[in-house]
Amino acid sequence: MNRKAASVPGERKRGEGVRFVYEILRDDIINLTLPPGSPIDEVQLAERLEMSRTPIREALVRLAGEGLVTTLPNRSTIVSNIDFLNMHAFFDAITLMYRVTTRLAAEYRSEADLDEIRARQADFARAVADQDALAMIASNRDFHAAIGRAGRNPYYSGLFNRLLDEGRRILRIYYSSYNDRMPQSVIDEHEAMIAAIAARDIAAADRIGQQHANQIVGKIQTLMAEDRRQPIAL
Amino acid sequence: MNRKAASVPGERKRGEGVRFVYEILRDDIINLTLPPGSPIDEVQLAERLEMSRTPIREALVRLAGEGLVTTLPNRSTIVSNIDFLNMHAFFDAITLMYRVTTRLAAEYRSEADLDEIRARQADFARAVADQDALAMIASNRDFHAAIGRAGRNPYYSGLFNRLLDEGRRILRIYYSSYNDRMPQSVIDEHEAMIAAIAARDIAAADRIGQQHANQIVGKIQTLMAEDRRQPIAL
DNA sequence: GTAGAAATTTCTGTCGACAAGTAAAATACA
DNA sequence: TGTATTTTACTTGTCGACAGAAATTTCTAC
Repeated sequence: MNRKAASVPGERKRGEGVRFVYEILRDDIINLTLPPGSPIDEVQLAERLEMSRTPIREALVRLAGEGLVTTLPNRSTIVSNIDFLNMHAFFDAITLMYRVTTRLAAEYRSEADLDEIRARQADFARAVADQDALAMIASNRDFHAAIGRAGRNPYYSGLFNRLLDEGRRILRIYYSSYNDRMPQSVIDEHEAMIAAIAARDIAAADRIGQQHANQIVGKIQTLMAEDRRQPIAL
Repeated sequence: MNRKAASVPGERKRGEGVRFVYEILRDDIINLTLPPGSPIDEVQLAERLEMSRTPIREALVRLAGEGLVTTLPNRSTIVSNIDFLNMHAFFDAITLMYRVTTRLAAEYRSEADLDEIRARQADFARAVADQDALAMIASNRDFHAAIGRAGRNPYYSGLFNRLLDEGRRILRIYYSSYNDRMPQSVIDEHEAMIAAIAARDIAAADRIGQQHANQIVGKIQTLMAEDRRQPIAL
């Protein structure tokens, strides 16, 4: 019935079990390998990963804390649905976080941060050159996460990463429609963002962050309007 | 050695174990009943609460996700220290969240939200009248959390609640110095905040939120400058 | 008496098992 | 044949136990 992602049991050290399961599930959820609503069977997972249910349950608790899975008491845990009804809350929050993290990066970035940000942008440009939509989505996330780190505010970067992951799930649903002129303009905006951060120009960073958010949000809204296959989340 | 909070084993239903432990530990941490750096022994807790270690470990995973405890691999879990070095990140984030949540509450609040907010403000006023500093801190948190809920953005309210809890821990350290003219001005600002939210005046809500944050942050900074007993977190 | 090494203790991370609760299947009944 | 009820099967929530890793203590050598 349900095919599962690559499971490499291999050798694991003591104390890494939870992280191991957590990262596998997290990737599968964000990549939509486990689509929203999928039930997660603890026993089945335990057999496949060749470990006991205890570390798996602890990984699920962590995922539930981040909102990626929903625990139904005494029933199965499922991959959280994307809440299309409250999408405006998501747009509002991610727009603000784009602005704030870009501002703070301009203020507090180190040279090492800049190198890291530029490396992620290079990855993104490569994905665009290869016309690899999946890699675009992933490296775009990493680019902004690097900016979030450079801002040196764990409260913001924690929320921002959560929002970026959620955005990655949403974009994945529509990624097939991702082959128009969008990527080039995104690359240009990323470059402008890097320039503002490098120049420590806070006002410009804020403005470009806002502009970038508007572009992304507008794109998602367009895609949602064009394709209303699964806007119903129950 | 270490006195513990009220433990009422009593009767618990299946499926409530994790929440039970989570809430006890969370309250003890926020109230500083468990001060920063306290080790949390799973076996000891299991004996005191008359349950197995499994639900306790899952509660600890959840608390770790919220940053309230820190897990040292293969060693004890400890109550997270307050990071006095990066306090500016906290001030920055909570100031922004004060503004944003107050704005959104003015925009989206229902009548029921207003009633709830007013009830929490009444609790706060009562605590001030009683000169009960501990109750002030707790009810102040609840007041703002109610405003956060009224804004109807789970991303913001989640971060805001986390920041309010952290602020409660910080205030608790200095609560003995809390008996000057501060409370009355806070009450007045709360009333102005309620008025702006009731009138759906977004600009005023934003302005008062900023003002309130400045007041609170300034107060904490003053207290920190006056009392440098424990600014060292290791 | 002190420094280093070995042994002990203690606590975590993981495991397999059992019981409670829920959903599905089977049966009875109209 | 359709519906209500009992039975079955399955999944989770919890438990006690064991093994591995650190810290502590004890022992030994200088």
